[in-house]
Amino acid sequence: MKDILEQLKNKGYKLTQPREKVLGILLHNHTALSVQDIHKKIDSVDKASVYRVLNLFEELGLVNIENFNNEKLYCLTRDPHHHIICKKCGYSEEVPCTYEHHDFNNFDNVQHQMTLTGVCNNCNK
Amino acid sequence: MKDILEQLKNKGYKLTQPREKVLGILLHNHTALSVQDIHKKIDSVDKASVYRVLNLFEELGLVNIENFNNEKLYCLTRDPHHHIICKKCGYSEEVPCTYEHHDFNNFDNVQHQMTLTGVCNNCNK
DNA sequence: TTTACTATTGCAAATCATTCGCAATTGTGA
DNA sequence: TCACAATTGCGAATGATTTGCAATAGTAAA
Ligand SMILES: [Mn+2]
Ligand SMILES: [Mn+2]
Ligand SMILES: [Zn+2]
Ligand SMILES: [Zn+2]
Repeated sequence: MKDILEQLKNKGYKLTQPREKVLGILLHNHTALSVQDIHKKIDSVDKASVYRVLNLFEELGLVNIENFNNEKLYCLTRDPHHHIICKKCGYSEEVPCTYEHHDFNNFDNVQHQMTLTGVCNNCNK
Repeated sequence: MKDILEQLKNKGYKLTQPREKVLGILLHNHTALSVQDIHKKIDSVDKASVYRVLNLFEELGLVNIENFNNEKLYCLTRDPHHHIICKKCGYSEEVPCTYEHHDFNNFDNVQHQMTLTGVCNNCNK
């Protein structure tokens, strides 16, 4: 927590309520959270600000993003990992990243985002 | 082409103009196309119908989907592959899929979707 | 071929996620 | 404490995707 807040400050960003609160939620959750999920947990912060904070975190490489059902899901970048999401109920778990980057012809600065989907055993009757 | 059309018919789906035209475009393109991309190439078909056709193709497992800039990109499922997309200009290339599925704890019917992003050498000055 | 029936389409309106403009507020360093 | 720029909240705009419904077009049987 302090780590990342220091990091923000050193780069010239202010330490604001929205930034601290969103960060707090990401720290206490290892699941993939949508903007709406995050916003529900802090109605003191406007949804537009949640978007702005997450966009900043993305620029700074603090979060990784996955897509599911036409919305972005956010999770702090700790050890490289992805998520497996139940397509019936939305339940998600972390999955360590095993992807090894090749040398891509003519592309620089390559990143990847992966989402696994399936049916959790709860939803499997 | 005939292959897939037969397949549709055998499952009880009608062989309609929108379905044939969208399929035609997907067959002639190995890049990842958005609904808007596809729609531009066939203004004789309403955009809502393009969405419906692609949703059907998705259900039937005919296409794989990636996300980029808040929109879905579609490509026919031929050999398993993904795309690497230039985040500056949108140019994309195919990349063979090398991902090996593990055994996921409690999940069945696991699928994955991956998108690579980077900067193409054209955009690299 | 023609008919009859239903799936599918086009169109316009509705949804839903995400972004934006702008005036009011807040964090920071002096 | 002050001054000023960065950031927020709010409401409106945007853009992708979905939906309701009446009109249309495949299909299979007559
Ligand atoms: Mn996680
Ligand atoms: Mn392709
Ligand atoms: Zn489930
Ligand atoms: Zn490029």
